[in-house]
Amino acid sequence: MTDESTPPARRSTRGRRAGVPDGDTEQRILDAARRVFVRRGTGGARLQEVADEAGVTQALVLYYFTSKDALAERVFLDVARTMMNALIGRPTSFDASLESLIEQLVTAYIDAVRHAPFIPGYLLAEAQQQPERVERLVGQAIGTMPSQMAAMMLAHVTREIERRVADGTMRPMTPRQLLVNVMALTIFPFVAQPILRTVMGFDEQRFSDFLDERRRELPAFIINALRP
Amino acid sequence: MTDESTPPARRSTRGRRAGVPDGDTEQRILDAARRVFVRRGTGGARLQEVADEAGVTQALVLYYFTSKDALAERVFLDVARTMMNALIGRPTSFDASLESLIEQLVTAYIDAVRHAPFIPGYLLAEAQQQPERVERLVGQAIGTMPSQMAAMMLAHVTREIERRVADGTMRPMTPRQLLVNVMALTIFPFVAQPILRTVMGFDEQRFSDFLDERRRELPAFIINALRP
DNA sequence: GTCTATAACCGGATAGAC
DNA sequence: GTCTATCCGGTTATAGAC
Repeated sequence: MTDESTPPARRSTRGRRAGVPDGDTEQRILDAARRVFVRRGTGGARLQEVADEAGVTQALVLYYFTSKDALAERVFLDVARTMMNALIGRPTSFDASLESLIEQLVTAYIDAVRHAPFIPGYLLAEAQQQPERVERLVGQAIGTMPSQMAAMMLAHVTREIERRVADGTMRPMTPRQLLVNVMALTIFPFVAQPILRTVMGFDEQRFSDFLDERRRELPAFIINALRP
Repeated sequence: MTDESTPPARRSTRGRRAGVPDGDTEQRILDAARRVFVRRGTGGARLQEVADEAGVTQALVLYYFTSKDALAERVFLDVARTMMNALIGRPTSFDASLESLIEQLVTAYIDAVRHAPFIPGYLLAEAQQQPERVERLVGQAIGTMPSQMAAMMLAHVTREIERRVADGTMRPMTPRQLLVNVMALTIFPFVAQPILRTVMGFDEQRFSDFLDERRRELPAFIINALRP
């Protein structure tokens, strides 16, 4: 998070926080862009705000990334990839039992977004308004490591389900529906956070408690639903 | 939907589709605004597009609604209220058994948004970026009929849960978590539609089949998860 | 590479005629 | 009530100095 609540005030000359290198300029701009785009949405993001947060001028942002649209694309791909890795990049996740797999997915996801709660909403909104970005993302991902792991995981889940349905220890359900259910139950509270908090009258702390409770109980809820 | 794919071309004078009254102008503008705001998001919406779709000039849009922000607020409240009514406005819904209540909620919701799939995403994104709008909405709703029905429903669900937990026919679960689960499972597929479709490689028809399957199986999934 | 200055472009808002 | 014309502000994008 790097306390970058830098006020609009321009800084004397190059380098914020004199002497702290803090990565090369391009990276600093990209980091700032990620924060700004995620919190404002692509449409609401302003290059000036990105520049301020990176400690450079707005012109320099375009020097490195040529156009707002190009920067938006870059940020989207970056954020989406980071998220994917956080979810399926963990080593142990894809040869475990169905139960522990579900538990791992749920807890990994909640932990990943808990302190960056705008990310799911950003990704979903962006996907809604720029579906081609999703297609490019998926297209590029094909064959890469995370994508192969996801495919293996899906295959594993499918086998597990078939086995259990066959021996009568699970209700019939397609892997697709199960995975969408898992995603829905974990992701939705973040996307709906502002509405839920208002309707329930929760402050940040109580909502956080609510998420803790969920993190604890969700795996059991799901696994329970699978019994025949 | 009213085939309003009107091209930017200006029409001769007043009234599109000569002779068709089609409701008064203000209403036509509001309808157009609802479509445009929902599909583009508030930030991405352009008054010119609203005007084109309503068959009037951009100036007239502002004549009726004074500012884009005012129009945005009006549209948000409108859409949110419509959605609420579709969900909890049905007469039978709040004295039924827990099972049939869940089934009614799920199917009513899926049927309501099925042919306007951008609505959930619009509402959630808007709530994220303008939380005060949600607060005003909730504030205004207090005491109204739909809000009273919602309160009754919540009370009913709470009683039902307590009864069942007490006699051992249900796992302990707070009504809050249950309701969030129901919402998550029904709403999420719509919000995530572009991503899901791309990742699964579904065209519109197959996605529609996927939703049918969900509509059929989701109630059982949820009810099943409640068993002790 | 980085800045300052400014052009070019929208989009929302206003004025005023009909 | 409705239109045309125009203003004004903000935002992206470019030119050019250092």
